[in-house]
Amino acid sequence: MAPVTELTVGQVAMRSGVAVSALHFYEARGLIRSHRTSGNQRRYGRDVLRRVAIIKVAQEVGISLAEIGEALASLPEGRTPTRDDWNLLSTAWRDGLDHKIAQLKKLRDGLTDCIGCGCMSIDKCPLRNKGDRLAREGTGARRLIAP
Amino acid sequence: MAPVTELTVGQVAMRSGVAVSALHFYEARGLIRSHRTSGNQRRYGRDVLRRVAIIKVAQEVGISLAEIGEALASLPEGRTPTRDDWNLLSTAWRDGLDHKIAQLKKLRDGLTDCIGCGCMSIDKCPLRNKGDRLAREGTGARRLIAP
DNA sequence: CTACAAGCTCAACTTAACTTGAGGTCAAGC
DNA sequence: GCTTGACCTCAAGTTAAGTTGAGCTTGTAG
Repeated sequence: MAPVTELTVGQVAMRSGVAVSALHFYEARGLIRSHRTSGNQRRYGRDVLRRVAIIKVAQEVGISLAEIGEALASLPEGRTPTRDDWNLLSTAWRDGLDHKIAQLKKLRDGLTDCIGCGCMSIDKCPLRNKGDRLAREGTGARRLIAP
Repeated sequence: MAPVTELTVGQVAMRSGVAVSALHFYEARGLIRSHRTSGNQRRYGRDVLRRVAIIKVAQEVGISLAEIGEALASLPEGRTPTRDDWNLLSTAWRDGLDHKIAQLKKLRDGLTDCIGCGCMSIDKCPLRNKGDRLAREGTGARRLIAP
């Protein structure tokens, strides 16, 4: 029982849960690849499901297609990714992911702390002083020239 | 020494780190509010800095302006938010934030695990079977009718 | 062999979130 | 009193990520 190696767009769409138009789009952007039948129809290798899965998860957490594309570019064409391939992709993202996780926690815990501290003492709020650096220099008039 | 209560757009822009045009935009979308001077210029209360800070952090983690707007709508106009106000906003977001954090970790740890397991045994990869539910029913031909 | 579901291409439309530009007003320093 | 920098409004442009539609081809089931 040989495995089915080739998938049509429709099959990939169904399995991955993304629209056919989106798959066309990803292909145009170089995120996935296909070869064509004699009748000019797309056929995908099974590795495309992996790629699409990664695209979806990455997108859900706010990584742009451009970034995803760059990362996926490090994966070999056609061949099933090896340990080293994943290693590359992973380390390329780890820092960004860690940063995002930290941001998310800051927001969640920031709000938590705001509740905890009642936010009457605004200075203790962890959400404070994000891009409001000048405010720390005191209240009142201040320079209008950028630092 | 009475505190400076009113801020111009330029001042808010400088302190919050967002462009003046973005502030206009947020105001048009109802995320922030201002009143006008006799000369039709915007003046903001200090609470606007809090709001913009929240907008920025929330956006950075992928929350849309629409959602942010909804959440901010629960904050009282003009008045400094009380503990209860923050409580509402926070609980409204907590679940979504927790979910996103989980997603992010899944991606980060998924990749880590892929390295750990070498991804040769594709079935063990935590990234697998995300929207590829059908694949678990076996390899090969399957129904073309949606579940 | 013929119907009709799937595919194909390409152009145009959509939404979000802003930015840019044109054309005109306000206010503080010299 | 005039110049200059900050503001104002409104319309149009921009980028990302797709979707929709028109018009035409493929391929499979009856």
